[in-house]
Amino acid sequence: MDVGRPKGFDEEAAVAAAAELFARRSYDGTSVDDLVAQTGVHRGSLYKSFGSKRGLYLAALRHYVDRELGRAGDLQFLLLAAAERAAVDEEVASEVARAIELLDRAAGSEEATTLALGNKIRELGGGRGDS
Amino acid sequence: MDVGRPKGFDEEAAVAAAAELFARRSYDGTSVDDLVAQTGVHRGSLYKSFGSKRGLYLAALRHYVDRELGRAGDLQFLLLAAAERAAVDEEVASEVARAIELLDRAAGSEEATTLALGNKIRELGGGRGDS
DNA sequence: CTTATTTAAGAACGATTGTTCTTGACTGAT
DNA sequence: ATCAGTCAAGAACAATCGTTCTTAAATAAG
Repeated sequence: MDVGRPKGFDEEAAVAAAAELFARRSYDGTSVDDLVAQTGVHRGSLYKSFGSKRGLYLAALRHYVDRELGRAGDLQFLLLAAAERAAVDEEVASEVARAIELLDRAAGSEEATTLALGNKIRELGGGRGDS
Repeated sequence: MDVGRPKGFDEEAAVAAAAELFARRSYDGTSVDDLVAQTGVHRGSLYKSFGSKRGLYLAALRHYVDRELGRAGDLQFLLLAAAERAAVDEEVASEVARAIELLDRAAGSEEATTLALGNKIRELGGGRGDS
């Protein structure tokens, strides 16, 4: 096996780079051109691997929930996914639900998670520096 | 005074209609075509009155904060503005801050507001019905 | 070497984006 | 009736959107 030209990029690294972009700039705010630039992966290769922009977004969201949700207090991606996409994309909504369950479990109480989410929103109104 | 052809639409009604749309579909998710369709106001008239899509968005956000924030538990617009736009638009961030101050004052405690915001995010992962 | 198969590069696609321009309709004042 | 000023209707704008197509490069097997 292993026929054909070998892949010239690390799929997981590309997903991680995409996640960073989606978390900072939202789904609609991130263009495929942006994703190509940030990941360094060719457009066609991204489409071969992930099928669509939405496919890459879902991969990035899952990567984030699985790997980076515990770390630090960075809830930005989760917040954005919930507010921007959950209402119009069932799969996103279910990832959001899964993330919240994970946070509840990690925090011990549901109220701790709820407060953390609310505080994150509160922060977003605070000390600003444009992008 | 009052020279020229009279305006054929109610500016505040247009802002309210725009707010409804922005709250449901986000900023980037709402096109100017959508706004024209929903408000019934001509493109050129919207640009004359509000200058840009962003101008109409800010007017809609302010309308929402001033007039509809108290009502019911509808925090959708606020959440979306915070998560999607506050990080990239200073004026949006300051409106978000103002809204949160209003909520704090109305609720009596900061914690009540924070919990409400967190709970709204939590809801978004829950019972879904696509758009 | 050929053949089969997979990936990469880049141009190109139609569609939609936000915005503006052109033309004409309507009004109050001279 | 003419003028000046505001608004409306719709076409049109360049730019960007997400996606796909064409062609070449790279590998494994026969």
